[in-house]
Amino acid sequence: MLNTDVVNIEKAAAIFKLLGDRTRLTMMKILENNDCCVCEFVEIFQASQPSISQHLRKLRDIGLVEEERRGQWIFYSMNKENEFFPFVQQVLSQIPNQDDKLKQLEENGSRISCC
Amino acid sequence: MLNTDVVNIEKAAAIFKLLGDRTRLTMMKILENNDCCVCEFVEIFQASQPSISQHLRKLRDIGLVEEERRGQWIFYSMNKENEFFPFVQQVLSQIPNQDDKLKQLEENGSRISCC
DNA sequence: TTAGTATATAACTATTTACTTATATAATCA
DNA sequence: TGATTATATAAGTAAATAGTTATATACTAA
Repeated sequence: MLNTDVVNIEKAAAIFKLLGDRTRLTMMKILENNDCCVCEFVEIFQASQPSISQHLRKLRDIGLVEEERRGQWIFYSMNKENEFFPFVQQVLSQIPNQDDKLKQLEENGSRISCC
Repeated sequence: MLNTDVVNIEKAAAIFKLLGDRTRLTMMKILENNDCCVCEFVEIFQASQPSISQHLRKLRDIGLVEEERRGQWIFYSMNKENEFFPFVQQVLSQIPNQDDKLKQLEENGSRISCC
């Protein structure tokens, strides 16, 4: 239980605040294993595009994710260079995998709607 | 990194929401190693008594802490019987110890104000 | 039993948050 | 080029949150 990846408590609280939203927490779990574009999240969460973009913006502002444009789409991925990445990774490892949500998109063909 | 203490994502989000407040996160770190009464937290955080009580209430409602009356005082402690205790413990282990805040009280004599 | 201390809770207020609608930007494709 | 698609962002709104003040409850000690 000894841990060397000790992290500033103020920053930790800010990260937990972001992870304290079910949509964002699920996003982070999906991004653990997949790059995703905005429109996929829109499908997965059945939410509006601005709502999804705003969640992603918060995750990006604090450094947890990064974006990369690929043609028409912008893909989001975990920011593995972030100094808090090991902390976040350890936290997320305790939460069940959410890749089934992405699989469902693939199965009903929604994923190819963009990617 | 394999983890068997996998926890419902909805509940995990609710717990992170509570830990996403600096006061409550620090409280939880202190309670990791110490039982504490309300008046001590009032001193530590230089906050009002109702504000502290309301934070503790939220932590209790979700099952993270429990209370025990000892005479005039009510002591709070980690609820080790809670099904999410291993999860919370693992999460907290990544955050620096906050016992110095309690030590400061002892040093300037404030802790004995009640306990 | 009365006064004092510790705590909880209710009611109110200010701030923050998540979402909506509307619009702007940027890339693609006909 | 103009239309379409993907995304970001701004502005507004409703709900949630954290704090305040006021008051109630419970224990202790004189």
